[in-house]
Amino acid sequence: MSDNEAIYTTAATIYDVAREAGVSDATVSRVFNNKHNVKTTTRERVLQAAEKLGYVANVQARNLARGKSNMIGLLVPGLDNGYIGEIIRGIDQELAYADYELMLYTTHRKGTTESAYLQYVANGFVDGLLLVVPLLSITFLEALGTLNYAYVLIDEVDHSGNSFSVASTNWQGAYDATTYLIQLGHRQIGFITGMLELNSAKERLNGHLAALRDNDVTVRQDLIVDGDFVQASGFEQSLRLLDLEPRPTAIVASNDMMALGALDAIRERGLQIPHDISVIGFDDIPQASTTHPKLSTVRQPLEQMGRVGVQLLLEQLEASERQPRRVTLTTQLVVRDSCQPVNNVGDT
Amino acid sequence: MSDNEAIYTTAATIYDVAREAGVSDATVSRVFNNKHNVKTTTRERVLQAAEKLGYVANVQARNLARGKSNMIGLLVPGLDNGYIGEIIRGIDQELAYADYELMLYTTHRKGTTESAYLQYVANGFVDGLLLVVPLLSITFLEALGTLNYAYVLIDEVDHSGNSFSVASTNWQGAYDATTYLIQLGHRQIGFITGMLELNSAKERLNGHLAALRDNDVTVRQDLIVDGDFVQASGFEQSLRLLDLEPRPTAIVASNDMMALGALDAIRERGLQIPHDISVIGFDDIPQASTTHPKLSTVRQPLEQMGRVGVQLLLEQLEASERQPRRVTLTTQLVVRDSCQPVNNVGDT
DNA sequence: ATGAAAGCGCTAACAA
DNA sequence: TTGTTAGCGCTTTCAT
Repeated sequence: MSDNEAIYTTAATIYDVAREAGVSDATVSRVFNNKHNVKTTTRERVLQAAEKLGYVANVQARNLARGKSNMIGLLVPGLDNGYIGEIIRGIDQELAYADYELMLYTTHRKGTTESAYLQYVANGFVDGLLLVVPLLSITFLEALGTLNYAYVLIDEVDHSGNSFSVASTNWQGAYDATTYLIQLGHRQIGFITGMLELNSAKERLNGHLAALRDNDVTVRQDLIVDGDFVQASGFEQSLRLLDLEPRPTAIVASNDMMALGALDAIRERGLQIPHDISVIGFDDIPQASTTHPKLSTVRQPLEQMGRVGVQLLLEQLEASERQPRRVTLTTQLVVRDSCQPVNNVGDT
Repeated sequence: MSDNEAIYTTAATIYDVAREAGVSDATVSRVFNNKHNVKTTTRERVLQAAEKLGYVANVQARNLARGKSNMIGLLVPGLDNGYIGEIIRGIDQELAYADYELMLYTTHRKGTTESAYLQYVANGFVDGLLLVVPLLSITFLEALGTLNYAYVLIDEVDHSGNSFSVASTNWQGAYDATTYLIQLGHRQIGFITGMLELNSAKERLNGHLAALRDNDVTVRQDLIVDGDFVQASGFEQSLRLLDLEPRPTAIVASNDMMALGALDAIRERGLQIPHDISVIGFDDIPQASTTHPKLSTVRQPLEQMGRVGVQLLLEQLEASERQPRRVTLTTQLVVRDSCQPVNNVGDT
């Protein structure tokens, strides 16, 4: 074989380009980093040489030399609900602007403790971490504290003031949802909580309670049941609610996934939505508008939360000064078809 | 401040550990690479030193030295449906075993042509690429061909025999679905195709047609409408089907997302499922079992497809020899509540 | 079993 | 404007 016909496609390096263009490697580097101190003609030659050799920068090497990776990590348990999909859409958009890449870390990987895993992630390739909190186990958050690392919490408020975080008006959202039901005449309203270790979940519960009190609706403790933000718990806890006496005429779930579970549970009992019982969720995940009946819910701007999350993270990365910031976006009541005026008016 | 109190938490390097343990950097490297030629006591000391300093290997440097990244890329447009979530679960599991990381590339990033994007991805950090085909634009696949790069196609068969791919028995699955409907007495069966540029979509259509023919059901061309695997097209095309004369008594959608759209469309027309019209999907995404009525469908082993995809990719990466392999997994008819015997028997 | 030394491909002072 | 020279933190021969 002729020797100008390389068999190995060992990727061309910056040196190859330099030789081809008759310049030094540093110059090639400058060209590809868009430094302005390169003569136009030189730049041209370099670019041509690179083109000819099919040169593409080796990211590993660049990252090592620069001491940063231009990648950020997203820690999630799984991708199995629309909630995270929406958030990722926002994250990704914002990342694209800033020329960052996204590494996906799932928390259910075998055989590592949360903190070890976090350590690993942190010291690894990514410059910072985005945590979608409601899906994470609490231990993760605890481990985070011990880390000196750029991260931002998505969909959770950190009252300690130590973390960057983005969330929405949880209290107000829940308040609105419950008020809406009360206005429809409901008085026996079941409430399925999220994981109450999370502030966002607590705030939703508090918003609900406040709405009840502000409207002089008696708070029944048995109508407040513990969920954990996943569909199965929505299903189970709804079943419990439906067995209560008197039975609630409406259910508010602390997120849509649980609301979906509630819909199932209600049908399981042979009841009709919203005729027999109204249901309202929280989040407005894509599925909410494809259920039947379509789910009324409190919309969180998920995509925007993802975007803001990225902004907050880059803020930390780019500024040396990093005073934790917390941003709160507003929720919005989305009325669809899963709620209607209460049927049997009567009991207080 | 005392000088043994570092202010900067400049991550400990292999040298720091070496010094602390009183060995050379090479030895530390050996320990962390599980080479057997290290005395046990030395290993112990190194491990302790590392522990003490909180040492975690710098992946960038390791990758550069090793000439590989131990990351694989997953190319998807978005994460907004359960389909991809299932596949990712499988991918991630398998990756965890092999100690690889996952980079998420979304195709809807601004301002890059498909091929440019692929080039970038390919030459970038990842060792190989996983493509979830049904969600990708055709141009991506065409661009792939020009690349000398390890990749595997998920949920698509490559009849050219040039690509590693994993798919399921599309033809048989569609055949089963249609046969099932025919057995329920349906004769006017609408079919919503996927993107027919894809073999998987074509095979599903062919399976459907074969089932019709094998059962002596007349093929009506107007009952075959063009979808593209997304929910919206399922909705629109179903509307078209519902306006036909005579109206189909059943619809088979080439995937569940479109089946979801079909459910909506049918209700939009004031019809009942399955009473007035039966619907069957393909995939068995998580949502399929949470719709109401629950969607009957043809199950693809999505998670397993993800796992096998990774296996095929690592196979390429680890073996120098890489004879394209194609693996086909079996589908399974999942009967739930969206189909029932036809109402008005009679025609044909 | 361990250390020394070279190098992975790039960036970034510092000179020139 | 360009080249020279050190690294970035790790792996990997090759010696010892």
